[in-house]
Parts: sequence; C-alpha cells; structure tokens
Amino acid sequence: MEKKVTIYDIAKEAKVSTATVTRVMSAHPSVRPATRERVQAVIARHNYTPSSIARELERGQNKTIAVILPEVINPYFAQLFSAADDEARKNGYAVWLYQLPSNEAVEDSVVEDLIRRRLEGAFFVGGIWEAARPGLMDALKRLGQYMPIVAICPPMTNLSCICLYNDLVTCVQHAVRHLHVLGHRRIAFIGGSLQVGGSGARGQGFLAELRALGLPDDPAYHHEGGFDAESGERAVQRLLSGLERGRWPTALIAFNDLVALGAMKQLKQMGLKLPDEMAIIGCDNQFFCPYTDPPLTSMDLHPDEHARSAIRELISAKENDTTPFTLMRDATLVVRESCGAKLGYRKLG
Amino acid sequence: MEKKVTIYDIAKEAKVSTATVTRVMSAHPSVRPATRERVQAVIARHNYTPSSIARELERGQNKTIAVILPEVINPYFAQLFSAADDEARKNGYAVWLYQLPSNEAVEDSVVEDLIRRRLEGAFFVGGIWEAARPGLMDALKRLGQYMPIVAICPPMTNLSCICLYNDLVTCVQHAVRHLHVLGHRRIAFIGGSLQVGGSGARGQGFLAELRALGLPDDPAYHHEGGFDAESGERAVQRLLSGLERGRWPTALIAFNDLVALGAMKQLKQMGLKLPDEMAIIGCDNQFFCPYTDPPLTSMDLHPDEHARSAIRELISAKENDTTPFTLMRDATLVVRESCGAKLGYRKLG
DNA sequence: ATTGCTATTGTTATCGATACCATAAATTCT
DNA sequence: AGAATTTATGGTATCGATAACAATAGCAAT
Repeated sequence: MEKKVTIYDIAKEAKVSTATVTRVMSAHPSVRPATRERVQAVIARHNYTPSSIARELERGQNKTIAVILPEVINPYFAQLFSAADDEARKNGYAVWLYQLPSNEAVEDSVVEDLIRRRLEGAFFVGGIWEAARPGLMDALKRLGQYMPIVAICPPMTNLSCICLYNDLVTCVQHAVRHLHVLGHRRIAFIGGSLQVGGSGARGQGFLAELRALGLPDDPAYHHEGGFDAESGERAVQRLLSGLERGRWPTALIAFNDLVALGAMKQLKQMGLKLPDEMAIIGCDNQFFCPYTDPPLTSMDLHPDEHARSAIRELISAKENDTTPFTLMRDATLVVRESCGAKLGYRKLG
Repeated sequence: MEKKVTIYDIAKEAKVSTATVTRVMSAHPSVRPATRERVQAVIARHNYTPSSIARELERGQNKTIAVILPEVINPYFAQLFSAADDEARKNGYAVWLYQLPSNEAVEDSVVEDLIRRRLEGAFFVGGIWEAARPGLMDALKRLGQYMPIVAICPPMTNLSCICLYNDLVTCVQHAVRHLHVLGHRRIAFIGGSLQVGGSGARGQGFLAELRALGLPDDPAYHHEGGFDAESGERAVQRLLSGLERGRWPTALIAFNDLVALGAMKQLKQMGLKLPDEMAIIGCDNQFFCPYTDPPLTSMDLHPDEHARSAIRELISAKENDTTPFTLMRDATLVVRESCGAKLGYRKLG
C-alpha cells in the first residue's frame, strides 16, 4: 500500500503553508499562478488525495444519508435504494445502505451506528409497523432526535417524521373492480397481513370494495402469511384445501409480486389454468412481472419517485426546519394478462 | 435536532478529564467504581454517543470496506452484497455499497471517492473486463495502490489483486452434456458475449464440449447480446428468424437467468412448447428460477461463499501482506424442469 | 519616500476522540 | 513509619484538514 501522504507533506515539499495547499485544492482565487502550479505539481507527483475523514470532523458534516430497508435482495427495495443513491449523488450527498431484516431485532444497533457516524438523515423503508414491533418505534424515536427521518409508511401518529406512502386503498379498490368487471365474484386476498401497516390499506380497500359491489366477504378468503414466494405457495395451498371446489375463488389479490409468483406456481401445480381458472393480481410491479406466464397484472407504487422525494426532503430538512408532513401518491394498476384482460385494457379511474 | 454533546461536555459535567470518559466508554479496568458510575450517569443523561468520525481520524482506520458492483437491482449482485455485508459485520467491519453501472464511465470518480474516504479494502464485482473497458483497469490499478482489492473475475495478468471466480468452463460443459444426454443435438448460446470476461469461459466450455461430443458448431447458434431479459427476447427472435424451422436448435444455454427469462417469454410467444420443443438453461440460480414455467435449470455460482471469502481476505490482507492469488470455485448445475429432466435428475460429474 | 491599499501567504485554533506520559492517591511491603 | 508499588486520574500532543485572523509583500498614489 502507498504510504499515506498528508497535507503537511505537500506543504513542506512545495515550501508553502498548509493553508495555501487548501487554497489550491479548493480553487481559491487569491493564489499566485506560480505558486499554484508549484503546489499542483507536488500534489500530482504524490497523487495526494485529501482525507474526507479529517474534513468531515472539521466541517461537522459528512453529507451522508442512511437508507434503511429490510433487504436489498428484494428488487423492490433495491429499486428504492438505487433511486435514492442516484438522487443523493446528484445533490452532492452519498448514501449508506443498512439492512434491517424484519425478523431480527437489530434496530437498536443500527440506530446506534447511524448516530455514531453522525449521518445527516435517514430514509427508512420498513416492512412492518407499529404494533408488530414496539422496539422499532422506540429506536426510530431516538433516531429522530439526531437527524431528520423520511419513511415509506402510512401516516404515523406517534412518530414525528415525513411519511411517504401510496393510496393503496383506492388502488386495491380499482383492482377489485377490475376483477369484477371481468366477471369475477369470488375474490380472495393472500399473503402479508390485513391488519398491519401497508397491508392494512390493502385490506381496507379490499373489504370496502367487496362491500360496495355486494360481493361476499368470506373470512375463508383471507389468507395472510409471509411476504415471499414460498408463503404464496403455502397460502394457496391452505386457501384451496380448506374449501370444496365449488366454493373456490376465481381470482386472487396477492400482497406482493413475490407472493403472486409463488401462488401461480402452486396453482399450476394443482392443475389450474391461468388466467382462465384463476385470475391473479400482484403488487410492486417488479421487473419480472412481464415475464411470468401469464404476465402478471400488478400495482406500481412508484418507488423511484418516493425515493427521490425522500432524499430531497432530507436534504432540505437540514437547512430549513421543515414541519413533518405526509405525502400520498397514487398507485397505478398495471394491467397485463394474468386476469385475462388483454394488454391495453382501459385503466379504471 | 439534539444539540451535539461531545466528550468535553461529559468530562466537565462529571468533573473528570476526557481521558477518564474514554476509559469508561471502553471499559478500561482501572477506573474507580464510584467514578465510573458518576460518568456513566452523565453519559446516560445526555444520551452521549461518541463520534466515530473523530475516532477514525485519530485511529487512522475506519473499518469500512467498499463493495463495488454494477447494480443492486440485479438479485445476483444483491446477494453478493448481502453476504459481504453480513460477513463484514461479523468481523467488526462495515460495508459501503458503490454502484458502477457497466455503461457509465464513472470508475474514476468512484475510485477517487474510495481513496478520499480512506476505505480499507475493495470488493470489486465487475461486469465487463479488460479489453472492453481500459479506463476501468487503470482506475483499479490506481485503487490497488491504496487498498487491497478482491475481485470476482477470471485471473488477471495485468492487475495485482485476489481473483475469485467459478469454473464455468467445466460447468457449461456439464450443461452441454446434460442436454446431450437428454437427446439434444442442436444447442445454441444466447446473450452476453462469448469473448469477454466471464462469458469467455462460458463460450470456451460451450465450444469445447460441442467439439468433444461431435456436435455442429454453427456460428448461427451463437447470439450474443446484453445481460437482461429484454436482450434474451431479442436474441431468441434474431436466432430463430435467421434459420428455417428445420434447423432450429432444440436447446438454449443463456448467459444468465435474466436472459433465459426473456428467452422463455419470446419462445412461448412464438408458440413453442417448453421444455418439449425447446430446452433452456440459465445461469446464477436466482430466486425466481423455481418459479418460472417450467422451473429453470441453472448454474449456481455460489455468490455467498465468494463474498465471504472476499471480505475475509480483505480483512486479513490488511494485517499480513498477502501475495495475490486466484481462487476457482466449482459452479453447480441445478437441474429443474426446463430441459425436460425430472427433478432429482442425477447431476453429471 | 511615505502612506494606503490589495494581493498573497503564513499562523494557529479547531473539530472530537484517543493514547501516551506524568502525576497524584491509595495500598502493600519491609 | 517510610519506601515501593499499584491504582486512578489528569494533561496534552496527535490524527488531517479547514478557516479565521494575522502578517507580509507588492504596487500605486501622493
């Protein structure tokens, strides 16, 4: 490894003070051209690169924002991260990724680390909210005393942070109506959980629209579960094995695309023809949706836009003391062929 | 935001010197219990958390390793990152994610940033190598002067770094033999590029095994292209439209699972039955492989193990000056149903 | 030549924590 | 009790860069 070269080495060799070196580095106008060139020559010769650590200490800021999410392996979260990374970079900030798996209680150590590192903002993308995870709320509350937080979450009463979320109530209503128009009368919901957090909205829209359309609201049609493909498989298995064939639903709304993916596999394995014998709708509009068989109708939550808003708000929160607010974005039903509708089917409004 | 509380504030209020506060924080034995408690009380009252920036400056190390990859949105890379993150954390290190898209020439600014931040190692996961990207090699060479590098790449002659890679030559040979055993005689390769980097090995194994089995090596059966699903679609389209139906291959080996995904879609759209009328093999064994229709036979490159090795090597490279080496891991053919083989088909050895 | 600027450069405190060295206090030993 | 240790604590230089302030030099105007 190269021996470390500091600003003192440069100053000494160029026969100037460190202040002058700093001036040269930051293109300060009042440096005599001759001096500037001499210093630059020494800098170039030694490949000198100033330490950002020392600079951060002296300036009291590091221009770094944390992105906290359950797991990047999930492309939806990865997309959120990438957009945040890009937006931050464009504004002279860097982004630090923290994974906070929903099944591990590491929130305290993660929060502690953010504070230790003196990060300047946190973009929190949580999976599960409130009731399910009291320790998380405490940790975030503590975090909020040190840096601004923007979260992807339904409006929070007990936490003062900027909340970005989607109008999933309306979108799921559209989804149900979409299925209804196509002739479906027995519609089930699988995966996630109807009570908690994000899926609360899904459940709310689901039930509201069933009621509005006069469709049966059969508890046997709600099969909560996990958030991955495997739980989709299991949910379908439980759902169908619990009902005689004549009462099977003809359409499913899945918590997300992964659950839908697993569900589709299980349905095919049970010999059902998609979409004719079972329609299905996912959520997140992940990259693989166009490539499932049949291509999966899904809901686009516009994660990129959320992420960009989040970063921008965090940056501006540092300067002007913003009062917390919530921002609700539409979710868009992206119709493909998994419900039998042809591509280009008119979006319900 | 909380007003910043420093070690001086704690020291003053606890009526001790900063040295004692440091001792209390680091559980140094020689502090009188009474003093310790008094200091801890003040620390607790103020929620004092020491700044890691100041610590890093004084210690001259930040225990942070960079992971550089094309894009986390690709689950294969995300998996690599996650494993690296986990392994680093277990060893008291943190990991910083850099995205270096293969189509943007930002390598210089990324490398510059790593050096500025005085990171202590770089785990480089590149897409494209050598010839295709001269600037990248220069950037990595420069980086190598400041910190150890471990890369996922075929052995490099002109860059001194630890190289981890897979024996794709052998694995692709297995794949071809697998198809041969199942009766396939016309086998094509799509996506990526047969010349460059990782796909060089694929191409090498592909051609070698065709020759060994006495199969035709028709240039019309190589259709290079991109690395995503869309290029898989296009590759199939070009491949098949360029041949009369009688000469169509009966099996495809795709550069990776994304390409395979796109290929499958296009094949179905052209009315082919999978796997009966076209067998297909992917690469990376991504999470969605079991969920394609039919489930996709793929090659597992064991990214987790690579990532863990990489982190461990980077950490130990800091202490003992390791001489560079290359490590070749097997790749494993994971047989599913996309070639018509039943699950559990004996792996070729 | 002297005063008064401005252009250029140097000095040094500072950011927050750490660790080496020194000193004071407590304890043990003879 | 006095010396020899051991234990506990304080003082301060240091890490590397920055910036406020100070100082010098150069030049023009009088």
